[in-house]
Amino acid sequence: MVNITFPDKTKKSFENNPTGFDVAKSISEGFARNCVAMEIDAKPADLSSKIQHDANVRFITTNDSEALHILHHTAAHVMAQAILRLYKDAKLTIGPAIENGFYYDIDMESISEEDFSKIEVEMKKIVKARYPIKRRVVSKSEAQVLYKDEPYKLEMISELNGQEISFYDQGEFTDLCRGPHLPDTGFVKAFKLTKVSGAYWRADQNRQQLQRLYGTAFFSKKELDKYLNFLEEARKRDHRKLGSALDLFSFHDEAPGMPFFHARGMELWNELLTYWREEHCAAGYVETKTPIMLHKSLWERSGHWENYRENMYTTVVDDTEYAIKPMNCPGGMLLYGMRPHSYKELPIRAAEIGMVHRHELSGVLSGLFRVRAFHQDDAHIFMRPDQIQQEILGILQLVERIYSTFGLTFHLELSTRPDKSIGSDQQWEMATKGLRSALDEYGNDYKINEGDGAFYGPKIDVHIKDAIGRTWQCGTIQLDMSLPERFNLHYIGQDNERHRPIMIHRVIFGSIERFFGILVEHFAGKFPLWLAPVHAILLPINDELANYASELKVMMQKQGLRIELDDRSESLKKKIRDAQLNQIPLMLTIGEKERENGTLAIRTLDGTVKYGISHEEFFNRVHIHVRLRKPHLDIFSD
RNA sequence: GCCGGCGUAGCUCAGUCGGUAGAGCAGCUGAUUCGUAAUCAGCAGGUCAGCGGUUCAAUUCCGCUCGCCGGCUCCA
Repeated sequence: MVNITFPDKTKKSFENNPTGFDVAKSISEGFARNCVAMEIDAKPADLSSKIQHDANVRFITTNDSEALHILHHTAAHVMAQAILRLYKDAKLTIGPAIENGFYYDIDMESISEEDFSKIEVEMKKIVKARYPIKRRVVSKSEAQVLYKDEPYKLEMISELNGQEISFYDQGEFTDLCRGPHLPDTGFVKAFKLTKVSGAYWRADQNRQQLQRLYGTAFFSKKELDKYLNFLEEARKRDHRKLGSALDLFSFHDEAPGMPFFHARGMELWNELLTYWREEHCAAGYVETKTPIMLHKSLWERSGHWENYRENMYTTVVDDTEYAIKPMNCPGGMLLYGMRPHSYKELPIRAAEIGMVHRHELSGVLSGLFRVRAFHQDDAHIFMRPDQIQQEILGILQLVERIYSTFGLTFHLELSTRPDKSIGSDQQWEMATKGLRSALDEYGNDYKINEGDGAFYGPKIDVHIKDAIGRTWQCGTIQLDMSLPERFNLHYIGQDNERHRPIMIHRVIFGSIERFFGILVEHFAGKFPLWLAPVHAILLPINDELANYASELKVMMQKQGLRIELDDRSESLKKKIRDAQLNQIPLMLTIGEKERENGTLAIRTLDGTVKYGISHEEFFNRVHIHVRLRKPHLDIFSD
């Protein structure tokens, strides 16, 4: 007799030891059909598991988010089964569920995406067969016998100490796995293999190169299609495509990983930084600038020479070694250290738009998202210990103001002391407490990543969410207990003694190049007016009106508009189409009526046209939109 | 850096089972003068990424180099 308690506190008693499936069916047949797994006393289990003793049981149905994770894991097994059928010599390693899908690392001949369809066909057969998925527990020695020809699995088993060792069987296939899994392979209704790449066994370059096959799966075709549409939408927004289509930036073989910004890209860039400077000025920051290239001794002192040298560009001048800065902080330390400081001056908030170079591996470069030369919107804040909470709170408020201007939402994550770290327990406690209390005072929820901090201090990371729901880590606020020590920085306290200042590094955009790329994708190239490289374009409907349009252009330039004129002998339709493809927010068609009445006809990117707008109204609306940095494009809404 | 894929006109792409290339768009010239997403015609445009090898002949086959794309963090 076992007594089962459900999440809603209702109870049910069963004779013998029922399986999860028995219990689910006792609720209703329909419910049981939707169940994929369960939790017994908060531990995940298969529906086929027997409930041995009184327990709290929660069923996981296809509506629960965990169900997808289980589905992914089962789909990985289905894929592995299909591959073993098709490639006899393949040796399985690991195959976890990941965000948005799953992968399996397999030691096998190299395959390409062209091989996907035949694997998918085999997977479909396995799904259709609806093989029941059964769990069995074996001893370590039994497992070793079972896997005598599977070197990778043997290695994994040898690392399992104390845990129960379980296998999952479906048809002729069996795999070492913790589970849980779906009741049968028939649940894997909608799946797709997405990519293949190389990966190393145990992520170690010196070990066997494996094939990593990625896939995704859903409980219905509809959800799969939705996900594939999302990928398609992301592809359309790709900043590398839009960057060249909209003439914003480019890359050249002569400087791999180092972007060139075009005139139009620079309009956006400069707007971004003008805004950034306004906000920082208002928040009490000063701006500094330090050299790009500094003497080796500085990098030895900062610790970069020892820890970061592989990523640094170096050069020898007059027999002396220099390094191009990969970070701005050591230069910032020199500025602080050049004269004594009083406790009354603190906090000092020294911002720096610093250009840094980092020699990233060639294979990781990716558009503006991963580059070798970029600018950080850095700031180094020097303060007294009693100012930590207030300063962090101030940064969080600044972060919120800036991101919201772009219509970006964000969440915060706190990373605490890692195993390998410098500084005393007391310092860490004070620093972490400072961050934590600032976060608490700020009020929004935050996630804690235990042990994920930098070796020199705890940090808060800011993750933004873009228009199609993707998240990006941009901002970071890091307490640094190392550099002030290394550079022997101090301030004179009220007690007339020397004290070590607390230092934080923080960025909000992070890499300006990367943030630029994120904005391109976030807005899909349709920038709000204040950021748009070109505000408006004049489109005379015939050549005779070109002169008048040209006068308007000069007049509008004087009003501070970024204005262009399309006076080609093309049809109006053609000019509109081209302006539309260039994502120019405002198209001003100039015809006879506009000249006679001195008004404007304004077409916006959504295709709507407003006639008879006075010049005055047009300028007012544009100026208000630009000045208030409205995040939407429609100048006729407020 | 490693694995796999790719590199043909400014862009998107076709093509050559080895006999030195073709379309659309963009550009230029001319005609057209147009009221809200492509007017028409003509012209021009290429060391087929670079270097080397095989061959009577290489853009094509082979090797190397460079660059780009997808991965290389997710742990049975």
